Formats: sequence, structure tokens, C-alpha cells
Amino acid sequence: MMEAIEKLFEYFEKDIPLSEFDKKTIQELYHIEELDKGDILFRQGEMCRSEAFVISGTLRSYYVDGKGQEHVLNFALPGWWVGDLASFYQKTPALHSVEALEDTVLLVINPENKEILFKKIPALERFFRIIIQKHLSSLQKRFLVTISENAEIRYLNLINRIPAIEQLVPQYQIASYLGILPESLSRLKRKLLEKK
Amino acid sequence: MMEAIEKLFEYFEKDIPLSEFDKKTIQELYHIEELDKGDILFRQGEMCRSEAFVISGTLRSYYVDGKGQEHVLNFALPGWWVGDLASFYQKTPALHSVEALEDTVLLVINPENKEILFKKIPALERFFRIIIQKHLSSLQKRFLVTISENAEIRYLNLINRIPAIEQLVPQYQIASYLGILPESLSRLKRKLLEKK
DNA sequence: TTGATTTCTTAACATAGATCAATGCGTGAA
DNA sequence: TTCACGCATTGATCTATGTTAAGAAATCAA
Repeated sequence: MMEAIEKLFEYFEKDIPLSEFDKKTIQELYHIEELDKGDILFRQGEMCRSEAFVISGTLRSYYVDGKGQEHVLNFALPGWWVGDLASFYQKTPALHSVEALEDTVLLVINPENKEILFKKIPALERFFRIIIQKHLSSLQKRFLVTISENAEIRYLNLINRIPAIEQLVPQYQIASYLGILPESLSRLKRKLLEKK
Repeated sequence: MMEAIEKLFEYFEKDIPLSEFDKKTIQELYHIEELDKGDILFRQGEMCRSEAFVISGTLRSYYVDGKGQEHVLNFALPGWWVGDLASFYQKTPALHSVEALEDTVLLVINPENKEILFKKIPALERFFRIIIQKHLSSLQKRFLVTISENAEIRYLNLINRIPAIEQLVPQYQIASYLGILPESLSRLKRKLLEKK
């Protein structure tokens, strides 16, 4: 099996070339974290000190509102980043939690090491600035879809964006992501089947 | 009346000291734009080439969905920034439009001048990175409130955050911001009055 | 000042999705 | 193989908000 860290090199090298020195630096500053199904990477209300690259597994980020209701904000698959960027960089309390939905392997960095990483490999600073901008624009898009489309369209969007999602996570997590109850998702799927 | 540019100096100087040279640079790179009520600063689908600091007036940003429905995303008051950050920095099409709700004065910069600004006053680069992070975190919060609170709470949140909003913009714009119809907002307000 | 236009309110009815309750199904532990 | 438990489905009913339509109030132009 390919080393986890190799996957991260590969990811960076799609955009910027890395010297052997760079790779050594990256390897020293990131560390592996293995989560069992159900483990929490960080918790809403605490400071998020982990920015993680998903090597294998599936995670969900979720928000618990004032009434104790959980709302799934997003899923994360291999090759994606997880974290609460605002909390990580500004050292404010995280607005959501992240949980492993199955056994998961991550490459994790903390804010102090992130600073060092930027000092040692300045090209990565620009790289991550663009990641933040992309993150911002995908949050914008998610917001626009949420306020303008009904549950059916949002469901079709999701399985189009992550076709494997129905195999990866239980129905009620998907319902929560869509902002509806499992009962409603069940009905919605039946309606779609009847339509075809 | 105080010069518009002085207000921007004042705004920056709450966080970083500016030399006379810095001020001259800023003055050269920003320009004044005056919008009449109803004028558009930039349009969804086009590139957003304006990052603007509001000197006076009120604006709204809004999204038009596939069915032609408008959705007010936010309002902007004096001392706030308007723009589509993702579009401005990544030169992608803007996801929303910005319109003046009354006669408005802005200090505007374009992406090329923004680059020059960062080169000449590096302290501003960090300053604006933090602005982007704050923007991200307020979008996050807005999203969380939207998915977890009902229209009544969202309305109370809004008038708490911008007490003057009811005097500044028509009811139906507020309804759109809340994600409901003007008729529903009207009912909601009556219910709140009866409650008291 | 008047008329025209825009905005706001009210009411009757429709609908998406929530809530509540019951049943069915699948998988892992014994 | 069976049991138990978590998850999914279904049906009946409820609720917030949408829809449509009408009129009242406010604003603006002439």
C-alpha cells in the first residue's frame, strides 16, 4: 500500500513542484491520525486545532443547534480537507464538529506547524490561500442551493456530486444533510422511483 | 463633510498605522463611485471587478435562481465591504449581483490595483486575509442560522443585528433576506405584535 | 392636489415537509 | 437460528409558509 504521505505529495504536486527538502519538511510537520468509526476529530465550541487531509474513510461535519438538533453540514471523502478554517486560523471556537463515519486515516497539521510550513515552503501559502477561496465559494454555492431549491433538487445534486454517498453513509445522515427528516427522504425517493 | 477617503484611512488605522506615503498610495489606487438608487455595482454571471468600501448609502446583494426568483443575500451599510470575493480574486463569474437601494457613495478598487496595493503596503495583505476569514465565518454563521432557525427567529436576529434595517429598506427586501414572502413577513409581524 | 404606481396587509386555500405512531427489514451477537 | 437493535418505510395528521386575489396605504410624478 502506498504511504499516506505520498498521497499528500501527489495532491500538492498537481499544482506545485516539491523538492526532496520540501517533502521532508511536509513529512515532519504533518502526522497521521487514525480514527475509529464514531470518533470525533474536533468538537463544536472547542478550538479546532486540526486541519486534516483525508487518506481513507468517510467523515461528516455537523452542527448542533440550540434545541439539540444535529444538522449534517458536509461529508468528507479521501482527497478532501476537513477542519473549521475560521476556528483554525483565528483561534475562535469551532462552529461545528467532525466525526468519522467509518474507520478513517488522516494526515493532520496544527496551527503552529502550519505557520512553520508556510515559512519553509512559501509556495504553499499561496496554494492554501486558494484552497480557502475555493472553500468560500463552495460554501456560497451550498448556501444558494439551500435557499433556492427544494429537497428533491438538493437530493439529486448530492448524488450527482457524490455518486457513492448512498453506499457510504446511512440514509438518515443524508436526510440531515438535505435539511429534511429521514421519513421525508424515504417518501421523496419513492416518488422519484415512481416517476421513472 | 469629511472626505470619503478619510473614512477609509480611519477604518484601516483601527488595525494598522498608515504613513503619509501609505495614505497617498491608497488614495491613488481607490476611486470614488457614486451610484444612484437602483444602479448595479456588478452583475451575477459577469466577473466582479469591484471590491468596495461603503461610504454612504445602502446596498443589497442578491442571487437570481434558475426560475428567475430573486433572493436577497445581505445588505451593506456604511463601513462595510461589498463584492464577490471569490469572483474578484479568482476571476470566476460572480454568483450574485449588488444593487444600490438608495443613492450611494463607494470607494472602489479593482483586482490589478489590489495587487499593487499589497505590494506597496504588505501589512494590508494580512489585514485583508483576516477580512476574508471573517467573511467566511459570517457566511458560515448565516448558513447555520438559515438551516436551523425558523423565520421568526431569523427576523429577530436581523433586527437585532441591524436595528435600522426597517427604516432603510422596504419590507419585501427584508422578507427575501429571510427566505419568506412579504405576505408571510406581514403575518409574522402581526403575530409578534399580538404576543407582546 | 390628484391620479398612478408601488408597497403592505389580509384572507382563503394549497402544499412541502414535520410529527407521531406503527410496522418491517437487515445485520451482528449469542 | 434466533433475538435485539438500529434503520427504513408507510400512513395519518399537523403546521409553517406559499399561492392567489383583493383591497388599503403610502409614495411619487404631474
